[in-house]
This record gives sequence, structure tokens and C-alpha cells, in this order.
Amino acid sequence: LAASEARRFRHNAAVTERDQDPGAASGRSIDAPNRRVTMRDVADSAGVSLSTVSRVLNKSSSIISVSEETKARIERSADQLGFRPNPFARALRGAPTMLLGVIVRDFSDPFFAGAIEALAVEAHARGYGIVLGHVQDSNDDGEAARAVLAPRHCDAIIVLGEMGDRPRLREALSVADVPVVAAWQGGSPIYFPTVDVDDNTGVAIGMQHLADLGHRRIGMVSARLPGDNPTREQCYLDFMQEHIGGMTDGYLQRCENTLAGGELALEAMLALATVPTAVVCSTDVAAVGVLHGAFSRNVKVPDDLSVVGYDDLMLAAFTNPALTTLRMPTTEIVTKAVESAIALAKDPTLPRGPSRTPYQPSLTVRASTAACSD
Amino acid sequence: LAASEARRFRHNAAVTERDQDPGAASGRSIDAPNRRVTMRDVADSAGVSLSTVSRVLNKSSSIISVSEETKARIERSADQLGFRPNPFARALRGAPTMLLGVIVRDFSDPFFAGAIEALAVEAHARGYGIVLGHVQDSNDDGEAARAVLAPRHCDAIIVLGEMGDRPRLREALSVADVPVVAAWQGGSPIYFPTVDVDDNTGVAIGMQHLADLGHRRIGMVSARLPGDNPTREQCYLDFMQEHIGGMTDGYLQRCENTLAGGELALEAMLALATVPTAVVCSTDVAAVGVLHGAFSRNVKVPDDLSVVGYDDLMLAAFTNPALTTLRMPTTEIVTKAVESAIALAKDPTLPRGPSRTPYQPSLTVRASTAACSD
DNA sequence: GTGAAAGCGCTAACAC
DNA sequence: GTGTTAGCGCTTTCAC
Repeated sequence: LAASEARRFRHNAAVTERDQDPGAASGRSIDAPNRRVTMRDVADSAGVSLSTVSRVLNKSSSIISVSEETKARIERSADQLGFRPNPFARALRGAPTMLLGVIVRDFSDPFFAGAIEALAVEAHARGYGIVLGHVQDSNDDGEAARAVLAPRHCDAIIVLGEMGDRPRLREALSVADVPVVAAWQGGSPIYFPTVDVDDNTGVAIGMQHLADLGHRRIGMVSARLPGDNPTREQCYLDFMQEHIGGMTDGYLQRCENTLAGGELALEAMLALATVPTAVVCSTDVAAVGVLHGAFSRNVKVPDDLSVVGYDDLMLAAFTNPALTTLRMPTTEIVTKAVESAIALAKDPTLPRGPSRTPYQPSLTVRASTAACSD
Repeated sequence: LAASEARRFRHNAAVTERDQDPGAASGRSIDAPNRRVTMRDVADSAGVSLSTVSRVLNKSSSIISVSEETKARIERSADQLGFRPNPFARALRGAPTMLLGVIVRDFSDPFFAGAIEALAVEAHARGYGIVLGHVQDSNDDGEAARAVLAPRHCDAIIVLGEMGDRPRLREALSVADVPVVAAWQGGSPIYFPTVDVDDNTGVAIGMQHLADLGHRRIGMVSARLPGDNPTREQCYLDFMQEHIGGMTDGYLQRCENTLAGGELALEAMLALATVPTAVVCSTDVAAVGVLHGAFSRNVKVPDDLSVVGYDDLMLAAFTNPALTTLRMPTTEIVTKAVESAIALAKDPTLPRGPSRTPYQPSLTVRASTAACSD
């Protein structure tokens, strides 16, 4: 009652305040120093009702006519008071948050860092912001997603990278009340609309490049993320089987997807009786580690060893020597993911079931590969 | 009226449904397929009032006592129905969003990418999520901030990097109704609580390292972000003046803060009549470009040229050769920023005015620097 | 052309 | 111990 009394008072007073009392606005800030200015305040100050303010400020005035005069008056006092709509109130009424949740399995991976950047750009271009899913170790799992899910702060969720070792995450996503799209699921089972790269083609192109250069002793550094599916690794094995006629023990080295991991894997390979003349890496990060390992051990790239990466990180053109690698269509993939996510958010009737949109990688030849000298 | 009728009906029906009709939950999903389950539903299903549900689900039941029996009953039907509180309704009531807004001036910069990662980790550890401020070109300016500010989605805002060329951003932040903290403001004027690195010390340490190795012809590759303040550059000039006795024309090369920028700057320096024997770089990114440029032009590092970086990116230990650089206390800085932001968000009485907390960089010697051979 | 009023889902007084 | 009620700030019928 007291509150509504105050309102009434304000409302009545507004007519005069507006004209003769410049302290109208500051007057209220005496009662409540940092109170946010609401539509009520604008309405009072403009001497109109809440709904009229809403109409004007929502451009619904083009449908429900409002006189030019009051419209102008409302707009004036709105930005005079510095009115900014409360997004929560709007959201409570069902307005979109214009936020996309992004869950990435490894933020420290430069590849995903780049992908997120591209994602932020694409989202921004469409008026959306990005909420980062908590960085998550496998223990977290469902817990991690909660930050993006529970708050339902986002209009849609984009998952970057495989989630093979996070059944709880996947389950949480499945019951999310916002649409989910995925990218880079590798060989993992598909649960959502997914946009991906064709790894079979990618690895095959890289291997063929080495084979064309005369290499037959080709090793692979397979940088694996926990929970991923060994698609690239399998492609390597298939290629060796079909085109080289089998594979040497120790030529397939698994490692962490880190710079150090790549170096370690190379080290192991160099210790073999018959050292490979070329190495394909499942990621550029591992490849850079390999380049560093070779450099440190005075193994000349590409003279003694050819190296092929995968991803074409920005860095790849600036390693010593510059890295031959497979260009990942990151922008295309991310753009598609963002567009799908937004489309699904806007139209609940669109199919949200599993599907796959593949993009093709392509070879970028630089200085880390050369003809086999053996 | 119709709605309250429906409620009443549901309420009455609940008693039996619960016991004998397993379709109670699915029954409602016939009326409204994807309706979110609200506290009202839980209350009806448990046969109690809204407030009781609220008490139980908020743990305020420890203060306002609720019988164990009803408590259990409520909890059971809550997760049976899959109830999840609507965060917007809570936020509307003043609950914190547990979200930190991050505005970064250049997301594509690996340094900031790393900083954001650290930030996400620290925020997560404290139960907070991250909203990425839209990536912004200078034109954007205020516009950019709006995404983070207007929605007031966040409990606090963290600004990474200087904002010298964005007065509108700064102004927008100043009137934000959430606290703002800044990091890495370099030599720019301070408007918020700021945590930073001591660049004067950093550059001086790097220069001294080179001087100790006998270098006197020291150049600088000054990678500048638009709108930053040339603190590191000025430190270089001061050091040259005081310890070397002046500087040669062309020894200070400005460039974009990119790999290509660093390479270009080196190229320009190598074209000088008297080539420097050592180069300090204002960032590791530029330094990697310099290493690549040297490698490509057959300039041996460190034999012909010593190179010092700045930031100690993860990559720095894996360049060819490995980069001597200044370790940036990123984690410390980010942790402090996150803690300050959260503290300010929780306690509105804390001072929000400009202040500065500096952290010290330290030298990491690797393989890119050696004694001057001239 | 404009206003009154009913909620969105939740919390917090205030009853009983 | 539990229920009623009044909003948080906004949108949206529905009256006038």
C-alpha cells in the first residue's frame, strides 16, 4: 500500500516536476541511491502509463498506434533517465537472451581457442553473445554443463569437441530445454545436429602427399584427447595397409595433445631401429612439438624428416620450418554451427535430432615436407 | 480464472495421480508439450504450498523449520518432475547470476586467449561462469560493451587490455550498474580497480640480460595494439639512453602484434646499415615472428642474433630455438582480477574507484639468447 | 490513442 | 510448520 501510494504521488507530481523541478530524477535517487530506472519511472516522468511506454520502447507502436507527441516525450525521458530494460524481466516473459552457450572440452588447446574466437565473431555478427561453459575436467562432467544448462541463460548450446568420456554431460544436454548443436565430434556417436570435418579425407590427403614424395616409412603421432574416437589414427592404419602394405611396430605413437606430447612421441620414434622418414600428426599442436623435438635433436626437417600437421593453426605458417598441414575449415564449421543453433532457437519445430554436416579439409604445403632422400 | 481452475484441478488430482496414475507427469505434457516444470507444479504434486516448496528447495528450511516428512515429499516430486528453477525469475528477485562478463580487446591474440582460459578456470573454481564480451573492432566501441552491460546479465565485468582508443567503452563501463575491474592496462589511465604487470621492471630485466651478455646494438620490435600506451617501448628507450648511451635510427621498429608483424619488423631491421646483435620484443607473438623471419633468412639465432620475448606463452618453450622471454604472472593477475570482481559484486560498499595492483614479471632464459659475438 | 490489470516463476514478509 | 500474498520489471490482452 505504501508503495502504491508513493507511486501515485510520483505520478501526480511528475506533471509539474517535469516542468519546474529538475530534481525529479535526482530526487528519487535520494530515497534509493543506486536504484535502477524502470519503465515505471519513465512512465511517471512522461506522465503516461506503463503500457504506453512499453509500446513505444518496443517499436510495437508501429502496430498499436501511439501519437507522435507522446512517443517523443517518452523517448526523451527514457534516455534522459538513462532507462535500460531489465533483461531478466524480459526473459521471464519469454524473450530470447541472445546468448549462445559454448561447451568446449579443452580450452587450453589453441585449436579450440581459435574456434571459440571464430565462434564469438560469428555469434556477434548475428547479435548473439557467448557464455563459456565451464572448463571441465572429466570428473566434472554433468556438473560442468550445469553452468550453461541449469541457468538456461542461453538460447542454444554449442558443444565443441567429442564427449565420449562424459555420458553425464551428454545426458544433461539431451534433457536441456534449449537446442543443442555439436561440432567436431570426430568418430563419436552423434546425438545432436553436428557439423564436422571429414577426417578420412584429411588424413588420406596428408598421407598421399607423403607417399607422392616417395615416403614409405611413415609414422604417426596420434595426439588423443581423453574420450575422443581414434578416427584419424584409424585412417592412418588403413592407408598404411592399403598403400604401403602394412606398418612397422612403433610407427604409431600416441601422446597427449600438447607441445610436450608431440616432442615425446617423436623422441620415442627416433629411438626405433628403423626411423621413419616422415611423420603425420593428428594435430598441429603435436606437430609443433615434433618440430621442436627434431630441432633440439639436430634432426633436419624436412631433409631428414618430413612432418605433416593437421588443423592449420595460424601459427603453422610461422614455425621453423613452416609446417605443411591440413587446413581445417574452422570458419565454415563454426558459422554453420552458429547458424544452426540460432535457427533451432528461433524455430522450435525444426528437427533437433542427430544429423551430420561434413566439411572438407585441404592440404597446405609449406616447408616441413620434402621428397624422401632414402 | 481458467488458469486457476486448472490449478485447482491439478492440485486436487495430484493426491490420487501420485499414487495410482504414473501418467501424472506425462499427462500434463499432453496439455502443453514442452512446458517447463515450475514450483507450482511441484507444490501441486506434493500437495503443499508454493512457499513451502521454496523453503525446502532453498535450504532456508534450516531456518524456517519444515517437517522432515513434507520436505522429503517435496524433494521427491521435485526431481521426479525434473524441476529446475528458472534463473530469470530468481534474477528478477535480485539473485546473482553467477556470471562474470569479460571484455577483451583482442581475442585472436594467443596471450589473451590464454588469459581467458585462466580466467575461466579461476571463475569456475569459484562457481562463476564467463560471458564473453563481443569481440570488437574500434568502431564498435560502446556498442560492444552493450552486449555485456545492457543485459546486465553479469554480476561483474572484467576488462582485459587497454582501452585507450575506446572512450565510449570506458564511459559505458563507468555507468554500468555492476562493478568493473581491469587487468593489463599498461600505461593507460586507470579508471577502475586494476591488476597489472610491472612493465618497467619487465623490459629492464630483459634488456639487462642482453647487456650482461655483451650486447650493445639492441633493437626493439614494438608490437602495438591500437590504443595502447607505449610503456614497454618507453622503457626500451630509457634503458638505451641510460645504459648504452643513446640509440641507433631504425632500432625501434613498430609493428602489428601478429606473427607476420614481428617478421616484417625484423626484415626492416636487417635492412639497416648496422644490424643489431639482439632484439627485444614487446610480445612473444612478435618474437615468434622474428624467430621465423630469422630462420627464413638464414640468420642464426642466437649466434647471429639474440631474441628476447615477453609473456612466456606456452609456445615459447617449443619454438626453434626455444625463446628466452619474460614470464607473465598471468594466473596471479587473473586470479586477483576474478577475486576482486567477485568481492565487489558481493559487497557493494567496497571501493570501486581506480587503484592499481602490480605483479612482477621474471626472466625465463632459454635458447634464443647468447653472448654477443661481435 | 491510451490505461488497467493479469501474469511470467520465484522469494520473502507476514499471517495463522 | 505451513499457507497467503505482494511484488521483482516487463509484455500483452482487454477495456475505454
